Amino acid sequence: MSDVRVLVVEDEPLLAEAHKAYTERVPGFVVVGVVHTARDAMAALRQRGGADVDLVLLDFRLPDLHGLDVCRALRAAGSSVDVLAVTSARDLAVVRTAVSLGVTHYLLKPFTFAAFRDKLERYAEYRRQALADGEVAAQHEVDRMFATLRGAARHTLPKGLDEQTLHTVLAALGDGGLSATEVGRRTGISRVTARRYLEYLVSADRAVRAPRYGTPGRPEVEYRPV
Amino acid sequence: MSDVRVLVVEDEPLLAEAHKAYTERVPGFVVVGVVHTARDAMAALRQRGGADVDLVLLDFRLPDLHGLDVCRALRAAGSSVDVLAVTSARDLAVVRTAVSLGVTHYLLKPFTFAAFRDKLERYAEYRRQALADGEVAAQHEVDRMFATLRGAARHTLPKGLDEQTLHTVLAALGDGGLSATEVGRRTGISRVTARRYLEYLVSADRAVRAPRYGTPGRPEVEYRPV
DNA sequence: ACGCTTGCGTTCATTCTGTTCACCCCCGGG
DNA sequence: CCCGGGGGTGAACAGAATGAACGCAAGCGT
Repeated sequence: MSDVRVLVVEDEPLLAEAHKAYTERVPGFVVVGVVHTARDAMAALRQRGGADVDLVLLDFRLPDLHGLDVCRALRAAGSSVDVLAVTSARDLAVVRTAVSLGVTHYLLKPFTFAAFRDKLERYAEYRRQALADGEVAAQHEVDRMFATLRGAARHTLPKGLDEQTLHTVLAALGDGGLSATEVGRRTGISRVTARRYLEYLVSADRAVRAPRYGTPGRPEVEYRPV
Repeated sequence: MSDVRVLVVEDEPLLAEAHKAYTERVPGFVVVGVVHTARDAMAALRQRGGADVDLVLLDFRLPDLHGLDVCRALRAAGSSVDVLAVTSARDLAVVRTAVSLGVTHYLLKPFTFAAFRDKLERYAEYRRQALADGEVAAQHEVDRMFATLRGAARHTLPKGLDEQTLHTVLAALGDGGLSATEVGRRTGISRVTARRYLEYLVSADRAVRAPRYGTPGRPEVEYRPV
């Protein structure tokens, strides 16, 4: 099975490079282009006849057109290229419309590499199932394809850590700037446990630590997401 | 929440009636029209401005146009009406294209009522989450919406579980906030069995789990309905 | 410098979880 | 009537996740 060819569409140059780098960290994916406007995106897809791009990482906030309009134009032109929405737009109306236009998934900015990889790996798996030229025999095969693409996010935690607790800690952490003690107080979890999860987040590159000086006593350690 | 208004598109008159009857057997759904051609379908959707139809049950093999072309036309016209593909087309290429055009799901003919109801109920649940005018706070909320729409087909009561016991457990659970041990004590059922049923409820999205912190030792798990 | 003050980092007992496997009950066939 | 199988249950067990306790580390103030 050949690599998935990805077109990155993102107006902010730094982010565009970041998305490209992220994509290429996922095995089986290769970036075939980076563009910064809706016009360039549609030109790139038309020029190649759509045959050279399998997946578009599409930012929705573009300088010339909204990403949703790009999708609509693609569908109207008969393209069935797959689209992964990558955007900070949190409106449910936008999500609904994106779903109706067939985006494979919808990734909220800012995102962690883990979340990004999850979406890409799902897509790769869906593609493996869908790309065969054959036919499906039964409903459950179709069901499995749909579920692969859209099913709940999965990630494996090290032993001793619990999924639920991790979510609680992440929620309490919010925008960051909290010590383990503070996270513990907010969640009802003990400091020791809170710290355990915060340190895991650091080790998974999903949070960073920074000392908080200025007060007497040993400095506290602040945690901050991503 | 108002009913989901459904337009049935199916060229075979008997099947069209059957789909209508099936739809109306599912609570929360109402059929607002039955048409037999692509032309009539598009006319019905244009005439109502799309505002009166929430979901289209779309057969793909129509006398005048292919269902995929109907989808494309709808998207090109800016409609974001939701589409449930109902077809005997088993080509993976068709499935792929349908996904890219944003069909909510893909139901192979012939189908059982259970399979049909599953797809409709998923859609209703997705709609309940998506229709609020608010915004999503976090990635996992979006994930949950996508998973609701597309997740693995809902299973009936799995083997090893008993309807009677399930009711007992549900009754004992009450408003929730009980651990498996506590449910066991209340019902006279062993913790292991109580847990088996509670976990089933969680997997069927009829209950949620939350850890109970604060005491030393491994935390208990509280179950809470809905 | 030197202690003071405060929180960090770690260890380990504690408690409940998740799973396995033997049992029991019911049914259907020989 | 006895035997065999499959579904549903619970006793026992291995271990997973938490928090109390404690000693030490790291700035601050004098």
